Amino acid sequence: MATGQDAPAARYRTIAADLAAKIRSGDYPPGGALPSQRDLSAAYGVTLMTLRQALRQLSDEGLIEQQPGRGTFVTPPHLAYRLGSLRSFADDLREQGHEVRTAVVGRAVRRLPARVAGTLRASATDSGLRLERVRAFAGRRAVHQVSWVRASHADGLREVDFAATSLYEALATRGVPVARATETIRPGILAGAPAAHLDDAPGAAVLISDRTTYTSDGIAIVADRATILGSMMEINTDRAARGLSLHWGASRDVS
Amino acid sequence: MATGQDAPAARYRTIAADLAAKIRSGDYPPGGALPSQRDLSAAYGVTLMTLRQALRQLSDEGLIEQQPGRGTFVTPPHLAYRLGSLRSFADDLREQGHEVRTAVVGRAVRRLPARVAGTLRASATDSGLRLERVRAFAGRRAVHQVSWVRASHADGLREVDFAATSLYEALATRGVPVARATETIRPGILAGAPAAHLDDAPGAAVLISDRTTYTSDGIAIVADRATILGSMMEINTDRAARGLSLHWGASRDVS
DNA sequence: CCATGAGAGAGTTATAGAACAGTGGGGAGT
DNA sequence: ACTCCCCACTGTTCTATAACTCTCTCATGG
Repeated sequence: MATGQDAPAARYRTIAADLAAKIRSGDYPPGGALPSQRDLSAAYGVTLMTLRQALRQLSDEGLIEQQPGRGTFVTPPHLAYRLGSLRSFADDLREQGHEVRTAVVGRAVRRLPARVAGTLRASATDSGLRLERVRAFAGRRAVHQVSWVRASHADGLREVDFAATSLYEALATRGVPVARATETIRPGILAGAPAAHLDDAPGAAVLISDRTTYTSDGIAIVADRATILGSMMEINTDRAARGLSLHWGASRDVS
Repeated sequence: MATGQDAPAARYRTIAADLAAKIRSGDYPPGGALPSQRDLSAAYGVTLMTLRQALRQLSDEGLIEQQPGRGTFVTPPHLAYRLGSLRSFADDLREQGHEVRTAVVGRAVRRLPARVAGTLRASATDSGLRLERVRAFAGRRAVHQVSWVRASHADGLREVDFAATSLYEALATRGVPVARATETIRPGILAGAPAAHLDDAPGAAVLISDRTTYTSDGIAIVADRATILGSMMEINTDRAARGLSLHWGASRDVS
């Protein structure tokens, strides 16, 4: 029984794995160009067709981008994160042409609440950056959001103007790109602190989104709770046999 | 200026388009096998490699499945729809091990309400099948759902036991596979007819899901409105730079 | 009667060579 | 000094051929 699945055999897979390793290790820096297909095929001692099959795999995985007549480039992480589905309410709405204004109503370094410490897998005695923001569009304050950033990564954020810069963007700029997020959304009733910051009556229907964001190392770095006015925003999904898209949309009147 | 983008040129694209047309037209029936790669390459007068590139494209689009040593098969619609993301609450929950019971509390052919007629792009004087169901799990009635099926496709559904069969499944069995759905979800307050069928107090937080389902021809065939208890269900998403998954989950206690 | 195994037929991976198409820089002409 | 065009370089598509692996069937042998 020496068949083993650990023998990928296929030449192009070996090459793809090798190139992927070099990309991740920084041998081929983000945004930089790879050697030409002909050079690479010569270097690996394979045919152009074989090498192209390796590149195809990397392209499918989103590690590289091929441009006819120009070359093959390592996908810059930032670009991927922006174009990918890891985006915020604000990004979604801006894309739809709404002007979203962000106001920072709270910003402090504090002891982590128990719930947050749990999701960040941090000690209950640790502290973190607490960021409280309100998003407004179409002239109404529609989203109230409290974000906790792990202390170890919050240092570099002291100077950031969060009214103009998204949290993800600020983290990425400081060398901590976010890679993954999990989010749960449930309905709720507007009350308490969020009610004071949003333009709707207490008791109104809201969506409550709890999100945990992870770095590529799998470390939870941000814990979010957003309260979203149901009269202002809704969730839209398109489902097909293949593929799924989800985005936030401004509510249309529901008569 | 005869450059024109309408001349794809690439041989394999032409072949892929031709094969796709034959699949959709039924020349190659769902689940059936295509001729072998060697036969096809001979028939189209191209190399095996070129033909494989055409097949690769169809495979990427999910139209065919290739099995080493066996052959190339037209993806059976049912399989694709079950494995794809076009699934219902019940499917999601069942996969997580919950037992979901469905009760049919209403079933009649009626004149379409104006709102439904609009989404189905039907005349306001048309009628349709109105199906009212209640989903229960963990011993509580958690989802109230009203579905309207376009009259032209509702005839064959007379004998179906919807307590045991999903609507999508019943339609697919009768030759009307669903291909796509759009859904908007917003928060609400439990009241009215749904309140009478669900195990929570009026005024509780709920999610309201409006969904329109389309056939592969792009015809809207089902309009759904589901009222979902927030205390019982939540929406979970996983977002990564590449890829997105969304599913319904049973709520865990939120302390 | 059942098990083993040879072989046909399917998809997969590779070779070597040629020609096509998009991009951008640098030299020739104005 | 500026513009235009050619040419080198890149990724893309295709031909023609060979050998490989996987799956299933069917015949042979115990």
